[in-house]
Amino acid sequence: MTAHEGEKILEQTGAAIRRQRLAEGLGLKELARLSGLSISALSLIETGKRDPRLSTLDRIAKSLGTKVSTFFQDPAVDELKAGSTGSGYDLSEFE
Amino acid sequence: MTAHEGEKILEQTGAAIRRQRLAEGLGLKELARLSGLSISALSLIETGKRDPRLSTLDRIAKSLGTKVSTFFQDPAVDELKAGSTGSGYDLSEFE
DNA sequence: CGATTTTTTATCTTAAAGGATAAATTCGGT
DNA sequence: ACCGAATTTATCCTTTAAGATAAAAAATCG
Repeated sequence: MTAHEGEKILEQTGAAIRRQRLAEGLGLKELARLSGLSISALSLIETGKRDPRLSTLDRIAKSLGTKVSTFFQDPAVDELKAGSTGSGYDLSEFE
Repeated sequence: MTAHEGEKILEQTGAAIRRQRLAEGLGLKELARLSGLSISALSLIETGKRDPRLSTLDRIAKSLGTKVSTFFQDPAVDELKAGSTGSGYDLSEFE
């Protein structure tokens, strides 16, 4: 990461990971044990201060019993979950 | 990545990136110019031989006019879209 | 086929991820 | 406020992502 790039996505993804972890009532220590990552690495990732590798995100996701995709808040998924309108989901357009 | 971990997700994500790039009729050269990544880095990522950072995935996604989440084909979403039985995936973990 | 273009692979260098550890800070509970 | 637990931050070390470049291999086209 070169100073400012990817800032938002690091923070957003870190926050999503933290939400999921807390939702499962886990501490960093437990997640560290489950994922094999260090507590400090997890802390940095969750606070958006580190730029994790894809395999790292995958290890975290698997440890939390979820998939990497859930860390990227996808409005379409929320709509689907809510059993929404049912009308066409246009997944080909983004913002 | 330590030998075998995250193997599948690297290949799957790389393939998704390649699909999206080709769908837009771009070559590695063009995507390299758009994203600021080198052609070799993109080739390695698309063929699942490199473990990209989150910010790298984000740069690629933005260059392709999409979001990182689209690189993770979410079976749950596909099933929901198709209105399937949902056999196999537990969506309650997303509530 | 031969020539051009695209993609892959290799090598080298720099910067950053991630582990280990410890210290500092913050948060809860009593 | 105190104490203990959880989290953050810092330092040191090893590994690896990513840039640059070149060369090899594949695909595309005449």
